[in-house]
Amino acid sequence: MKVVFMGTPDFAVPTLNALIENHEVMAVISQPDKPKGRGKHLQPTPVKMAAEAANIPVYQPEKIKAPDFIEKLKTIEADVFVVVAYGQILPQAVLEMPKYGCINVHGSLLPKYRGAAPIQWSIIDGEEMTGVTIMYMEKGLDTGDMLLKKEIPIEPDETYGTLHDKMAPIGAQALIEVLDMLEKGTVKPEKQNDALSSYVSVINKSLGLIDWSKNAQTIVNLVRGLDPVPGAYGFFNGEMMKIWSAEVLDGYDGDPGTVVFTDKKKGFAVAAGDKAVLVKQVQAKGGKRMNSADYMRGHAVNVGDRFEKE
RNA sequence: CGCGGAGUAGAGCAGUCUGGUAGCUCGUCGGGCUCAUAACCCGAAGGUCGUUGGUUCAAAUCCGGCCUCCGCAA
Repeated sequence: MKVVFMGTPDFAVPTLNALIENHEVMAVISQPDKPKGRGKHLQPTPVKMAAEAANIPVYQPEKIKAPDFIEKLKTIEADVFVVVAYGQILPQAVLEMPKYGCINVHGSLLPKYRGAAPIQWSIIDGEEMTGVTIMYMEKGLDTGDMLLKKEIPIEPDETYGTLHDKMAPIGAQALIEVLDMLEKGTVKPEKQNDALSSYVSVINKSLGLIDWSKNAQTIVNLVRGLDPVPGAYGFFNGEMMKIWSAEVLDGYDGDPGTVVFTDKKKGFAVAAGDKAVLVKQVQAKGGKRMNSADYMRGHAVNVGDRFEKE
């Protein structure tokens, strides 16, 4: 099929590559390059880099709903638009354009976790099962009819990073299957049950501030869901400390936020609302991510030290 | 040129302001103690102090360039 692909971050790249292998990708649309990192240098999006590597024309409209860009899209005469984490809302004129419609790859088992950050939230919420859903796009946010679902279990030590990397290729494969079904006319669109739906918000950094009065498992889930970006954190001895890896430690409790256990090999543990959180990997101001045991060789961490909220 | 922090033994850090060739904790290796040990005691190895110029009798330490890493902000 003749495909126009719309996507921006790493998550979309495996799908793009699968399309390049199996179909005819006419054009790729990605968000404009933006100044990123310390320098303020323009950084191409991962999708753009993948497209250029395959010599596919890339368009990066500031607003995809701009009339002249919509005209441009029409001239490509694609059979289907595939959208994976593009970052802009498609106007009705675009949704109606291709004959097979607009197909989206979403990182959850819809109708749960509609919205921008389903992978992170499914971990933060402590879910044990998630998946990808391939669906038709319509006006509403992630409300279109579902075409195919693939379930993926969430392991107890799963992080956003590991789940993301696991999910992206599965989504790519599922999408190829769906395009195949579309061509053969064997798709069976399934309506979403709005009564069971839930929406999740965008992840922002302040979400990572740990509330130690929460249950230990809740805190561990937050740490997992925000690894490797943007990270859960607290303030330890007046400085921000990110916590990259943690697990529930039974048998200890105390005033939430207080260090209740130290071990030169295992690291240290902090009391939560119930039980304690064994902190396994940290990152102090100006430093790199490291095992908490390594951190403790150069910095004193004593029982009774406290994490604060600011 | 967005703001700021950092690069010192395998790891994490101190020492830099007040120049005189380096120290702590842990790890490693050897020995000892012990029923035993991840515990304890004794000893040892291991660093051209990111790189490159400069100042100086002398630079980890002062000054300039470069490389790399990190936090914030986007």
